Amino acid sequence: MSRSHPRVLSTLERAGGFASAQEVYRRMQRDGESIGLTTVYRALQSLVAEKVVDVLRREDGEAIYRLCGESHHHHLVCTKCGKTVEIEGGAIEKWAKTMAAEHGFRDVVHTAEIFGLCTKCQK
Amino acid sequence: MSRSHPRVLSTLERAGGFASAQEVYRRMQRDGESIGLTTVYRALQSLVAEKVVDVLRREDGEAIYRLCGESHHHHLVCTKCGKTVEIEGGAIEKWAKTMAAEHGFRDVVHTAEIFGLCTKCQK
DNA sequence: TTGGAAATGAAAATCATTTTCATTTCTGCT
DNA sequence: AGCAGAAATGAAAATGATTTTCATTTCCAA
Ligand SMILES: [Zn+2]
Ligand SMILES: [Zn+2]
Ligand SMILES: [Zn+2]
Ligand SMILES: [Zn+2]
Repeated sequence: MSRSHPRVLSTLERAGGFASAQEVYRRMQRDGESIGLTTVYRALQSLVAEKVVDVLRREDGEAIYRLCGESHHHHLVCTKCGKTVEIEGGAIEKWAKTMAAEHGFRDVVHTAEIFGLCTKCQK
Repeated sequence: MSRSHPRVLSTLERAGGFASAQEVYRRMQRDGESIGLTTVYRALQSLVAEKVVDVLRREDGEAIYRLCGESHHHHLVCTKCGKTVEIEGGAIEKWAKTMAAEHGFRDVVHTAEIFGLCTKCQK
């Protein structure tokens, strides 16, 4: 429904890295921008739908957003510190295609993410 | 802290694959087991702490649990009729392992699902 | 200008999860 | 057995993110 919301987008950009809807909202308030929390949520949803931003989950389940390149990719996420690495998914792309074909599915999309402990967080 | 709760554990086992706390609770109710939702949450927390189960997040943020070491599979889901096919994930397992190693991540788990239109639902 | 569509946001509703706290069950000891 | 303190339990309330509702405002094309 809604269009890419320029103020929310630029706030997310300015934040650098990941930010939750609540954080984007707080930041906009702090910067004196007038906006409602509902609108922030809606704007982020739209941006995700438009594939302008990525959405992931913190360990506590809160959704976090970040500007994302247009290329399709997957993530390797540290479950402790949240460090995220964009990884190459050639094998996945192939796997998805093969599996879909094997079972006669068409117009497929897929999700794939890896979670674990990054180098620093392994004790 | 609580000990590994045998009834919750066996329920999760019986569920096969991932299940949320709410689902484990509902299943136990359905099966006539007397238990409180709070206890289910606490039991799952303990099991996670003891590394007996893995915890991940669904797309909507709900936490889902799975017995560690339990063989898992992936799904090919029809977005129209809901038909679901369990698929072989060999390529994914390998990919996840490789990517994790490449970036120094340890104790990794992963999610991967394919969505599309099944044979019947393609017009 | 104007009427309907889209956007907005405050307030209420949802819903998973956590916290509180009173009660029950368990455990070790005499 | 009887008892005290510790641990477990679960109903109810609290929390907190996210969604929904809905009345109001802003847009925009005709
Ligand atoms: Zn880390
Ligand atoms: Zn991919
Ligand atoms: Zn179908
Ligand atoms: Zn797998």
